[in-house]
Amino acid sequence: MTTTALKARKEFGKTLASDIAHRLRNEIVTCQLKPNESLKFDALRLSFGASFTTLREALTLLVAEGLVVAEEQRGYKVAPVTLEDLHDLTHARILIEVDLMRRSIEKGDDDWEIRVISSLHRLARIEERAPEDYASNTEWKATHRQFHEALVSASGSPTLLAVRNSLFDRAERYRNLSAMFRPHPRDKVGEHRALMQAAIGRKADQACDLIRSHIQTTSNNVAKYAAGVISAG
Amino acid sequence: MTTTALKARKEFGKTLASDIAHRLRNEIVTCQLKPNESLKFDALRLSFGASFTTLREALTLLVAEGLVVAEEQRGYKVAPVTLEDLHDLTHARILIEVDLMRRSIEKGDDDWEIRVISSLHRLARIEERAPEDYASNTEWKATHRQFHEALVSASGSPTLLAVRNSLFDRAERYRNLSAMFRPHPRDKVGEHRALMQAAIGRKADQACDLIRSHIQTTSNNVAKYAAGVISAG
DNA sequence: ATGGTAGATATTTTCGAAAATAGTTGAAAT
DNA sequence: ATTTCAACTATTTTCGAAAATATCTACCAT
Repeated sequence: MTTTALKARKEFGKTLASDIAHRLRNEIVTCQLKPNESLKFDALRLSFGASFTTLREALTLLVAEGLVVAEEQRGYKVAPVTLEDLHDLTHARILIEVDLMRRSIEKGDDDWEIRVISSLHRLARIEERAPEDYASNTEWKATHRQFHEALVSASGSPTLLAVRNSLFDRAERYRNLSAMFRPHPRDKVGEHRALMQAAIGRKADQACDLIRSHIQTTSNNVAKYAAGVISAG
Repeated sequence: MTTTALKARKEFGKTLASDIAHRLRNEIVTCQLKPNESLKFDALRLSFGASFTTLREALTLLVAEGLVVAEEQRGYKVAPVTLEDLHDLTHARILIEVDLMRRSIEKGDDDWEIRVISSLHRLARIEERAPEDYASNTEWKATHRQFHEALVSASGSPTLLAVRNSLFDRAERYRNLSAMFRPHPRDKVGEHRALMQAAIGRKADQACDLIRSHIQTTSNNVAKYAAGVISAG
């Protein structure tokens, strides 16, 4: 009853499988589990303390999100990273995020404005406290995610929002990868503030242009700094 | 050794779970399994002849595709159909399909043209043979799917194509639902032919307009004829 | 040496039982 | 009649063993 190290423990989701999916997702996005790394059941069982079938269910979830690939009868592995995939991903993100942004600006109410403003404020504070390496800060990453989520949260499109979330995770993995090699993070606080102002000011065209170039330049930076570790595709 | 009725049999995918997902998907899309119907494991085990965990994996897959919803600790059920969901779905489909169409027209090579032309030809032949009720014809449905898939198949975007496929399934369920109540299917052969001609003729703007209105009017028809069986949302 | 095959090993996939959780029924108390 | 709570039933969720499949190794034939 006292051994908790190997025993699976629920923290997040209600079921063990969704909880393990959550933890696995995190390890993949942060590249603790490296691209192409094969996910053997014995090893996973050891580190997550769950049984074959529970792990299998968690992996199935991540396959659907594009973070894991299944080679039938030959197991699972962490999805590879390639330049081609990065381009594909970036294109899809821009298409969807721009649409969500425009409709969020149309429909956003007072609560939406508050969510956007307060998450940006929190983000700025974190950057003030640790101006050097905020991009590798776990708290910054979570808040950064919340800010972008807040921007599109009034769009009223559950389907596209769900897709957007998967794509955001996949993109964050690439960002983390490039952060390992990039000397210093570029100053993003300005971009985020401009985004907030355009959104709250209901300047839809401007906000869409900003989000488009925000995603595009981030992707370009990843391609530049992570080129070494990304396979040719 | 001779009893095959209850024994699970692989037909499609390599693993039993993906095969069962395929069969379940089909039953949901064709509304043999009705919206909101609860998917109890005992019943599924009986009709699919697989064990709890295998079924669970298949269901997890379908949850990711939006055809099944999971209520944690309280089982699975067929995703509900609502007017709100139909609108959301239609919006997402137009956004994605238009983008894929434009890029397919840009990049499409000779093989692409052949795929588009031959699938349209097959579709027209089926409609000739059974002009009355082709829309409830299984072969027509499969060919119709292939035609639309062919149109966007040269886009070179695995991510958006995967999303498109899920959305197509979800939309087909609504189409099947409305077909139960619609007196006679409207004549679609003209629309499909125009779509083909615009695509092959590399008239991108025109093709995008056509696909947009094709999806939109289909959705409007569904809303009109299936309003009775679709919950208010 | 090379290519192929049989046996042995490693790994994934599937199963049905056991544990955990939700839902239901019915008796006792107010 | 209504509420409460406890025992019971129904159902989902998790487990580890067993079956199926792939991979590796050693040996033989060419």
